Amino acid sequence: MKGKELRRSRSVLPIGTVMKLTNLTARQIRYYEEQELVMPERNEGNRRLYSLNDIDRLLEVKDYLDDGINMAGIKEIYRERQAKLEAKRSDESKPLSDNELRKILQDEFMNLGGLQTPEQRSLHTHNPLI
DNA sequence: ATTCTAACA
DNA sequence: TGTTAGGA
Repeated sequence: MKGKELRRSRSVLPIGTVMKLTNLTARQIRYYEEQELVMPERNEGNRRLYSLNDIDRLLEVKDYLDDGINMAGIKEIYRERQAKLEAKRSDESKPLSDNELRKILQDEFMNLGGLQTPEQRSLHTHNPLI
C-alpha cells in the first residue's frame, strides 16, 4: 500500500500533457504554481515535470474555481485540510485515521459556501452542496 | 517542436 | 487570463 503512492507522486509529465489532461492553459497551470497550489519538479533544462497527484490537484483547483471559490478560498481549504490532518497525526496516530479523514473532507464541503462569492452563491440556490 | 520567464496595446 | 517577445 506504499508503492502505489510513490508512483502517483513520481513527476514525469511535461506541461503539454498536463494541459491536455486538465484542459487548463499553460498560463493557468503556471499561475496556480505561483499560488503554491501545485509544486512540480524541474528537469535539467528547467522544464516542469508533473506527477499524477499534481494532475488531481489541478483538476480539483479547476472545480473549485468553477464553483466560484477564489485563490484565497482554495488556499484556505488546503491550509485547513493540512492542519486537521496534522492534528490527527500527533494524537492517536493510527487508530481511526480512516473515518477521521472522511469527517475532515465532509467538514470541508460544509464550509465551501462561505468561501464563495455572493454572485456564485445565488447561482446555486437549488444545490446547497457544491 | 516545446517550454520558460517577463511583461503589457 | 491572454498573448507575445526572446532564449534555451
